Amino acid sequence: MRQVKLDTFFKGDSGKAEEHKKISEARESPSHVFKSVEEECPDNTSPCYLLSVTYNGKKKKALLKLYDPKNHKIYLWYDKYGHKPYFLTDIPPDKIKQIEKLVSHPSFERVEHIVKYDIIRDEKRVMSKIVMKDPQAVATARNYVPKAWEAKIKYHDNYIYDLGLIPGMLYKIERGLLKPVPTEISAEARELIRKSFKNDDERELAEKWIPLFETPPPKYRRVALDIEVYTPVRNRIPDPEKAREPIISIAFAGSDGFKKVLILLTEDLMARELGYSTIEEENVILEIFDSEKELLRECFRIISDYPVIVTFNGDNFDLKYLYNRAKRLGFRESDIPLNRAAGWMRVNRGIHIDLYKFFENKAIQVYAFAGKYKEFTLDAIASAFLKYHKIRLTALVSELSIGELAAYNFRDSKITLALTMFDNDLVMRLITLIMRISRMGMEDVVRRRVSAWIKNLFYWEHRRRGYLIPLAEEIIELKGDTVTEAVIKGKKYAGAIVLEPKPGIYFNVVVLDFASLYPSIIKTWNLSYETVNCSHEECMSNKIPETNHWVCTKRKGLTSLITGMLRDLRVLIYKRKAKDKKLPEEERAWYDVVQRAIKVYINASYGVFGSTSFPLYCPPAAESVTAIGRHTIKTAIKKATELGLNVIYGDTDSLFIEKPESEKIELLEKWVREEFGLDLEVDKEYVYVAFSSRKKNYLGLLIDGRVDVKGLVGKKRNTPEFLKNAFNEVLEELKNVHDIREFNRMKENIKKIIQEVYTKLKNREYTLEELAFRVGLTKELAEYTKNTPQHVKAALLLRREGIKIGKGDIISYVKVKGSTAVKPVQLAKLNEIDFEKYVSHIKTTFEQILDALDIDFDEILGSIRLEAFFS
DNA sequence: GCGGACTGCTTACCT
DNA sequence: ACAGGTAAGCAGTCCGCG
Repeated sequence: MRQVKLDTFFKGDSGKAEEHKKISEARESPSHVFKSVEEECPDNTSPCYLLSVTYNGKKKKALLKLYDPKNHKIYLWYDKYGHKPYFLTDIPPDKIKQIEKLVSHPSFERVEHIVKYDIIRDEKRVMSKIVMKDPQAVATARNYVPKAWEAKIKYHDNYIYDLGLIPGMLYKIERGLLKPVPTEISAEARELIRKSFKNDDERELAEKWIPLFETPPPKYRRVALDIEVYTPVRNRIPDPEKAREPIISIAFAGSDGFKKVLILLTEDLMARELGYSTIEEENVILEIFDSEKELLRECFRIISDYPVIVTFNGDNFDLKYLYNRAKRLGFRESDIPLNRAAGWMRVNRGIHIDLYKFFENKAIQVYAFAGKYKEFTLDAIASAFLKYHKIRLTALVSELSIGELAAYNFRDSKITLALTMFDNDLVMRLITLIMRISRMGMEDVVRRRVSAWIKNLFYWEHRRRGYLIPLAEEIIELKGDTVTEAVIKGKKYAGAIVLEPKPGIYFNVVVLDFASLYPSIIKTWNLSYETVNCSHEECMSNKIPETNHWVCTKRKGLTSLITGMLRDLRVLIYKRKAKDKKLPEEERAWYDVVQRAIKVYINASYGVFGSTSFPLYCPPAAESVTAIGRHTIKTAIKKATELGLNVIYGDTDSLFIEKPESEKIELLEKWVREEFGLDLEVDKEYVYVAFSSRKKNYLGLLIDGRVDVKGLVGKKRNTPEFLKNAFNEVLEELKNVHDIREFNRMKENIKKIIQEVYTKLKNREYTLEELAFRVGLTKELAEYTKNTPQHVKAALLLRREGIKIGKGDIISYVKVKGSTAVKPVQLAKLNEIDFEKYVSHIKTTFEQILDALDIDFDEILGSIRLEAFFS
């Protein structure tokens, strides 16, 4: 490699010599020598966190990655128990011996007797356990028997279940064997459990779970990585499969303060100014290469040095590109510390977290982060949580100077790292907790959806208890179908109730809601896939309201037990601890993450049973939850009315009550607790609420002065900016209203705001950007076969310009006159705008508020149009 | 040949 | 691939109309 003289590439001289030295030191330091040899876990190590379990095809063994929090290294441990892949079938072992294809299969090892408990039939079953030598053979051999159970579970998951492992928890190696490190439960916690869980089963389970929430998480030593690829033409995204163009820059940001950008010195770069000040401020080390191979080698050395690698879309771009580019440049497989897994990129020794996959997860977005970000781009997510964003480029990356390129590239890696660090490592803590709850390795947790998390916990618990994991078709066959009709065409069963709001302004309104309604129903009604429509004659009279389903009276349902226990831990212990001012700030923050992680889990526990893709799919169970929900809220409304409370609106689990008397509220809460075993609590208090006649559509002023807006067009992501801005101005006005008199004054101001929008629109004072609708593509362009929505039309026009458009992209378009009706912002001109169309959008946006205030939109415009007429 | 009534599709929201 | 319910806008179709 040619050592490039750095000085010649930097503006000015001050301090550069020192940096040069640092770089050389880093290169020669022995601790940074790339080791391809796998290091096995030494005996008697200090406690290590179990991060992942995979299957090693070469050794034909399970491989565990353990993270030592003291020296921040990953140790590898291979199975020492001789655990083998297997599946179950219901024919006896002697009959198995007669299946020639099976017993003569080269991978066939043996067949064993095994007794399992069949949870849906409530009976013991003798099964044959067919043990094979490698996991792939299971996929073949399962077809040789009439019916196979537990035959589609991934080997590494089976290993976790059979050993009862909990990823994210502490283990050590003693005499070569893996041993869990117990976490002490404090006497105080034990007492709390004793008080909170009267039922033995639940208490026993809760005691097993408490350590998962009390064991502190490690500080993961990690590095974020981002690459830039040479792009000759604008709008052409480099193809990571082909990896044709050179990688010109790779940036790293480490949790240990490591900041480095590796740059490939191209002729273009040499010809340009250096522009290097941004990087200087950040104290980033620049390393310049004249050979791309050398650059990749250095990159791989850094990757190998960290236990955890963080990327944003690394599965589909950065790491894939690196891997394929290295192969293209002639690297041997053994010199690349990466390998391709199905649909993702793995780091050989460490763990690769792709944050894009994590943040894209709906359950994370909605429940863990309360919908704080709405688009899944690095920039959008960063601006929801951080104070800085991506550097805006006006040129192509290939046209930048060294300094600009390094600064741009480094910022992305810095943001990526910061997304794992904000709020005290919130994201890493959430990941760790979800690993523990779902018994899933880190790589899987960040890539799989909530249904996979729940499935994994359920399977683990079935295995622990010796329950047979049923086949999906058995559940359907035994439990039957749904009996209710959905309101929405194409849905499988009826959902929740939404009350019809009466338009108007209501002062002094309290919102009561059922705390975690569905999880609570699952708990108190003993709902689970095995208990709904159970096999006992004597349970059939224990009916579920609004259906003809019944629920078991003899056995506790597994879902009911687990969901109920988690719900109780969250409500009775962790929500309280998260708010307990007596605890140190740091501890409170941890418990807040705990209660959020549990929330993600229990909130999805109803939905999965109504999802065909869930392996324990049980429509009657899902339907029973919503049926009981409807019954509960209906009965509660009736009771509230009897008590003299005025219920003005409600949705699923909430009751909006006008001018409530606190004694009556208390009576209602008490009644609900006694009648249903549910907690009704005050969720929100409004100075006033404004309803139009639309459901899921209202606005109100909370007593703490915040304006609460639900469902209105003005706050939708795709609404044009000029409307959103005007809408926000109206909201500002509404903040000043506290009684009916102030309201009337405010009406005039609101009218003025709307008139101004109209005038500005007419005078073409808004930019195209402000007028643009921003609508997302939920699928690839070719998949819109039934019709062509406007954003797709605009996208097609963009594609014609050579711009690559795909699923997940957000299309900005404006409405124009003529038959095309829409144009992407990039191609439109201001004078093409369809004025009338935009006026009707002003109308719908503000009518949602005006209806409540009893103002007529056309009247507002009427006066201004009249003015225009006379002037 | 055209416009209104209608259904269906699509997106973004609420719980 | 957790669920169903609602609002809004547009695409496409059907039907009536001498």
